[in-house]
Amino acid sequence: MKKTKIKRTSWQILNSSKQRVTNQRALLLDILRKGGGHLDANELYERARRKQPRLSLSTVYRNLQLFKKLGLVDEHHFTEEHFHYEVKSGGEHHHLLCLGCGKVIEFTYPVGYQLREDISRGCGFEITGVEVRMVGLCSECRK
Amino acid sequence: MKKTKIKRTSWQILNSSKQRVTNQRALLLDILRKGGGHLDANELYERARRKQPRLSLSTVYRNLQLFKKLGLVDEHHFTEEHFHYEVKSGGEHHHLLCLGCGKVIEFTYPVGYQLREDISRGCGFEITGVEVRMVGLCSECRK
DNA sequence: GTTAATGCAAATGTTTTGCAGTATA
DNA sequence: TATACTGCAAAACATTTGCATTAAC
Repeated sequence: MKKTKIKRTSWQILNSSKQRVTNQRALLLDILRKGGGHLDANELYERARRKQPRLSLSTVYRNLQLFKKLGLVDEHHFTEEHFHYEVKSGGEHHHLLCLGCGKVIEFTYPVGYQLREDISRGCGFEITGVEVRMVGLCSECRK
Repeated sequence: MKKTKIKRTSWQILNSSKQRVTNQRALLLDILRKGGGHLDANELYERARRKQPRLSLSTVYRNLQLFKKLGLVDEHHFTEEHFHYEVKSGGEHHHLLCLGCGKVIEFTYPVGYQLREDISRGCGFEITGVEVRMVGLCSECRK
């Protein structure tokens, strides 16, 4: 079985946590990576089935949970409908959702640190994550 | 039927949009208002049934959708489990979620405007909403 | 009296779980 | 070979919908 499809780092993470590197996992991670980051479970399933028609939806869900647990992907809830998953990209980034077409754009903005400081001091919280979400209309949908 | 339980503004909004002011709607809005803002559909249902045991869950869902449409409540997805609803409080405010106990704290922070400007210019988006979400551990859960 | 809103039950859609068979290490 | 992972089917769960009845206007 080919293992080249799954990046070394992911492979290492799976391996070092005693998780087996299966065909299905390699494929799912590959699709998530290529998918631009914002796929829901069903979309991931559809795409994966084009390559592995026997793959089941439960496998998709089980592995998304595993990837989440291992920190390989992040889960977002932009709309009321579905969860979206994206491969983690290290740096803190935020999201911009177009209400017209549903497109999600990532952006970085150095707001985290100052905000962290202020809020942390104000509420006694230990802050572990910050995310800014904005919604609006993209240039195309404004027409 | 008593209508005093439902604030004048909400009553006006319902009335002016040709929606009937029912017992159930008055009760639901009342509970949402008292609930500190962060209730999910089922919690709202449970509390409402203490006062109106015959009230049905579909009524809760139907009215939450109506309230959303009229702009009376906001919907948030903090965790993977449920949606949370809160009555709108006019001013832009953000949320802080404790990963230990699930507590949600609101805070205001003047980050919106500058961020709006910068991002709007950068992506050509027309920004209609901004929300900052932070997760962490509250002072009690840190012990 | 009209018509919108409700309660109930059934339908939908997504996510989870049990289990026997399969593939990885 | 041992056991973790998979596929399948069924279960669980939240949310929505159809329809006859009830209540607001």
